Amino acid sequence: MTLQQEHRSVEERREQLVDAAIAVLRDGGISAVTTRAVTARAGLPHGAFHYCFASKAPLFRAVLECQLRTAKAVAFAPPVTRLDLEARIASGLSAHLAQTRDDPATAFAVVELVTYSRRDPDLQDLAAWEQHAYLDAVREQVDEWTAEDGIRWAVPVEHVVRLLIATADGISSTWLADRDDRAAQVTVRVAARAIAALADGTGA
Amino acid sequence: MTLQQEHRSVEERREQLVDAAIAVLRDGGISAVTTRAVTARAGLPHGAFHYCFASKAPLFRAVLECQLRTAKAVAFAPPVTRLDLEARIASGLSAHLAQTRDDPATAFAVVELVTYSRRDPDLQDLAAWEQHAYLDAVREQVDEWTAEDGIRWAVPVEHVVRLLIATADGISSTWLADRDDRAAQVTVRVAARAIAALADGTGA
DNA sequence: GTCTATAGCATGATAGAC
DNA sequence: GTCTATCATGCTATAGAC
Repeated sequence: MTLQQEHRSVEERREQLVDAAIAVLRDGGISAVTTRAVTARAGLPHGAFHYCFASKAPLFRAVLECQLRTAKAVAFAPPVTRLDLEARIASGLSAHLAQTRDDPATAFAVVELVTYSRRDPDLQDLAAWEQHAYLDAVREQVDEWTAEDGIRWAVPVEHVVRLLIATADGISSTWLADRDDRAAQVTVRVAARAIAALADGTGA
Repeated sequence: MTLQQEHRSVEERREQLVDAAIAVLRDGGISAVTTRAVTARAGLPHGAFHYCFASKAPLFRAVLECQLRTAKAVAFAPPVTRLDLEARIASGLSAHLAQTRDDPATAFAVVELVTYSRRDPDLQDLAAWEQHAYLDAVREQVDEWTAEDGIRWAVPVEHVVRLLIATADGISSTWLADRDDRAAQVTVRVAARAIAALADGTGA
């Protein structure tokens, strides 16, 4: 009497395993993500793993794709109402920080996974692709501000975008380490002030 | 006939193992750092491990202490000759970046280890301590500039320091991901310009 | 597709001769 | 202190019944 599991499409099973993998990753870190732990968390027998994924690498790939898509879509998003440049930048940096602060466990887990993926030859392309996509997304946002408010940057927009990303990453990762809300908040404001000063002043 | 190893003090053995652990970590990442790999790399039998370290945690602690001490001592160091504020900041950011660029493998390995240490209850204090020590070191540097050049910041020095660290971290970690020298260089200059604008202008 | 069982190997840690 | 041998465990992946 072997109490068969209900039949599901492979695609559905995969999602189930990806969700379970994220949960395991959040709770125990990258080293806790074993095929056994993932299947157990998903409520599936261990054997289920290998007819959904050929090995661990495709699973990690699926997890990263899923996380990076959803996570990065939100960042720097809110063009909300009309704001001056400094407030716009602060709001963008805050949005990025908020993503980390709202769910630190997941944010940290993603950092772990990205770090891991840089070691795995099968996953290296993902991290690179993600970075490129992110750069494009932020540039698009900044271009929007620039056009909308008639801002003239004293340096090429590309440079502003890179600085914004580096700053946002630095602030979020610092917060992830010290969990100091007020310090992060202050850094956001100071950074926004500094970066806004790179514009010629027409829009501010 | 068991070809005994020469006798060494435990302290010496420990150093030997720490060095080997760093080498293994650089080459293969955190998951490659096993007691066996470390002892093999050190040219010691596996059994040697456990009369030098009670378990893996003390080894990792020793490695982190060693790395963070040497690595962080250099950062933001060169007060060199008289420079204007913007050049000072650029030089500080460059020094931080150079550390990563001169030995990316080690820099990345340290990132991996710090990330790992945040999961291990036995090592969490280390990461926190390191961050605090780093903040103090940078503040000391900035205080020096400030006094020497008679700079008046438009915001508290503490905030400038935090922004500097977040920015330096962001720039280095971006470079670590894309290895784009020119982009990083440019970001350093742009960041320096932006941050220098936070001073009231007396020193520039 | 689904599941059990197991092969085959690597791990951290220890026991105990020297 | 030093080293060999081994234990107990956990891992990925696969074989094969259903």
